[in-house]
Amino acid sequence: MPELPEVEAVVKGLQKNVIGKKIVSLKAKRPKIIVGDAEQDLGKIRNVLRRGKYIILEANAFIIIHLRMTGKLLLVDRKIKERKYVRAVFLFDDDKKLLFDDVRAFGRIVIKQDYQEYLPIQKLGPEPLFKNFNFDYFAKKIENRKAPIKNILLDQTVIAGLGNIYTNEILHRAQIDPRKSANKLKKKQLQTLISETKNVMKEAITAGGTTISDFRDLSGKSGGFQKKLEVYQKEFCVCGEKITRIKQAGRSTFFCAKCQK
DNA sequence: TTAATTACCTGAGAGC
DNA sequence: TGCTCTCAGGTAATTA
Repeated sequence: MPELPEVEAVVKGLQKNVIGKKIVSLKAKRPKIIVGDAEQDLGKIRNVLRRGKYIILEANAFIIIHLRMTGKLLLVDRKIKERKYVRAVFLFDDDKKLLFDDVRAFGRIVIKQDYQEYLPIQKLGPEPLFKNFNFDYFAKKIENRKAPIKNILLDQTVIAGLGNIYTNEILHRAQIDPRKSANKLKKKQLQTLISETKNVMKEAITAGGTTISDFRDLSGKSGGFQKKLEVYQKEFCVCGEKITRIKQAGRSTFFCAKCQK
């Protein structure tokens, strides 16, 4: 499931391989996958950006892609036969095509004249690795939030790009109980949480993301961060304690009741 | 305003 | 073998 580091790996691949290519056509293979006018002359891809978990292709219009759960972008030869989970196809003016492959069909492609007019992007919080994600910002943002800190970290309007895997890992490294109300965190815990968020993101980006079952980069390669996971889908903590598994915000939370307070 | 729940999706695996 | 049920989770919409 692509979170910020996985999306970053895809964006780097796109920057290297599709900038300068002209989009001849963009076709959806099933309804509702593409939102906006895909019939217009999209022209050449001038740049590829990332904001949170959104991939943004800058051409004559902005093509905003969200991979959601199982989405993948694969750059292949035009003659390659597409498997049944390909939901949309970008044809280029050379011998390549870009496949939007998504088993669960949750992913979306949105076309806008300006990506900044797209409301979900407007509402995104700061990037975790930017300077504006800092103690002052975060403390103010959560001062009245009673929801569990895990849920707050998943809130894209508070911080952009975190998903279930990394929030589990970040809270374990920061030794914070995921059930703890956000406004009950002590100053020191908040500082640790911010620095571990940045550390985990940096390490995961360097490793090319995390592959649990689906994630692949542009060339179909897996990430490497899954080897560094300490709690997500684990039986035991490094301290020897059995990992506790609960449900929060409809998702599985893994934590060590001994290390995380 | 905030928090919690549900719909959207389909493959994998468990249980019968 | 084949059926049903549950689970995986990011986001938007809905409800409390």
